[in-house]
Amino acid sequence: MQATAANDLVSPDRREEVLAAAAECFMRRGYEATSMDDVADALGATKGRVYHHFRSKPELFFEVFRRAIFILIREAGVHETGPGHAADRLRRMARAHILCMMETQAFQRNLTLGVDLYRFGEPTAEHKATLEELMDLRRGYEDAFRRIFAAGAADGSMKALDPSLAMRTLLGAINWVAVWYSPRPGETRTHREKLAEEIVAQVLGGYLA
Amino acid sequence: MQATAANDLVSPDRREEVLAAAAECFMRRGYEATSMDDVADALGATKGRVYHHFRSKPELFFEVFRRAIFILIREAGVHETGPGHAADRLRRMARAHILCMMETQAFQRNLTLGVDLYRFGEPTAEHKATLEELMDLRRGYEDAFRRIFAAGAADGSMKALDPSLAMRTLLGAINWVAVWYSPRPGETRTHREKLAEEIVAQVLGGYLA
DNA sequence: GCGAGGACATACTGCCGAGTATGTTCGCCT
DNA sequence: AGGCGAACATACTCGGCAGTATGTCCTCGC
Repeated sequence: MQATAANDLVSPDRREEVLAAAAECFMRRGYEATSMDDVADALGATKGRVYHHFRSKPELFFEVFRRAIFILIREAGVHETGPGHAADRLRRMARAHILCMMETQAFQRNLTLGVDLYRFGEPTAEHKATLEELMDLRRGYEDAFRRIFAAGAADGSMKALDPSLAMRTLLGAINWVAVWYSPRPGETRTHREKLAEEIVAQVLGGYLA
Repeated sequence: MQATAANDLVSPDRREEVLAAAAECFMRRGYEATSMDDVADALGATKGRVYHHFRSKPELFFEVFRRAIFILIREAGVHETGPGHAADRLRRMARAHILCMMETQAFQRNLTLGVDLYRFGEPTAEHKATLEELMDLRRGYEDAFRRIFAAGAADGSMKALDPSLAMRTLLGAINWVAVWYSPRPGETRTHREKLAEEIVAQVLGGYLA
């Protein structure tokens, strides 16, 4: 064919390309509005390629979703354990979370999007199982924030608030970043970090002791 | 027929019922996934009824969207002008906004949902015009928050922050309520007000002087 | 008491999109 | 050197959904 022309060596991430394109499409048009052909077009390919790597449209979405959580856990979740008071650790978590929202926006928006699919959808038995698993992952990530709030109340670095409610208001504020943020042309990582700091400063004020 | 059996007098809000059913469906399954038959089923009727009141699916959604903003402006926006410092007025606005999220959840969730349709969709000329108008309404509502933040910096009741950024983090936190909130059985208005107060207390902390 | 129109229901059409079945090309192993 | 399987492309099927065309009932004005 024409596609594999100058393609070097093996390709362990040809699948990865499909995943990224899907995330982008799902973000732009939403899950239902995105056709498999759309994803293929975004790759300059045809459905054949997409279906070769993913069995169905739901499973493709699930993989996008899973990737989004893994990124969050790896980048932000790890800061739950670390030096300093609970407030310090929360600050690092929130900061990393916000940076994820900005730098892996396509994946992260589908994360917030997929929750509805869980709450109201009527999936098949197999899909329901994967959805449960993904929701558990998500819940696990949220629990890290709950624990931090509890720890903050304990070590005196933060106000004594309902951890679940505090988690929700905080995550609401910083998840929203993925909704309104769009990168300026020529924007640098440093600039994003500055912005993240600013957001953290505003948002955390209500929780600190 | 069978529908108009015990139906009293005139019906100025038969259309309203369709609108509410549509909001509910759009919230549950999302815009694209909702068929006109779904909306009709939710009413115990057929497409005929829906298409009698609304010309097309997009226009139906637009009306839901418009209603959502009108509610917000009427309930929360009005508190921009009022007694007290900017901080006090912001508090009342946020409180009312949160109550809207809880009590007209179906409409409000479509509000946050419709923005994507604007940013990435490819609507017809007529739809584009309506979308622009609706986005202006939304922007106008957001501007009220921007002005409050500016006023707060001026009258010393709040920190001097970037009004746009502050608006976004605040609205993120309180819009998110519509995502996670689901009413407890037997829940009363008083309980919701209590919850709203609690959220406001947490969220506003970062902005006050 | 009758014609007109509002408020739907019923019965269609046409298209679009998920999924499938079947090539086709290349690299690799033996 | 030939067969095999990965990695796609091409060409279909088939169901579902937006929109329409048409019929039906009830009510209100006259």
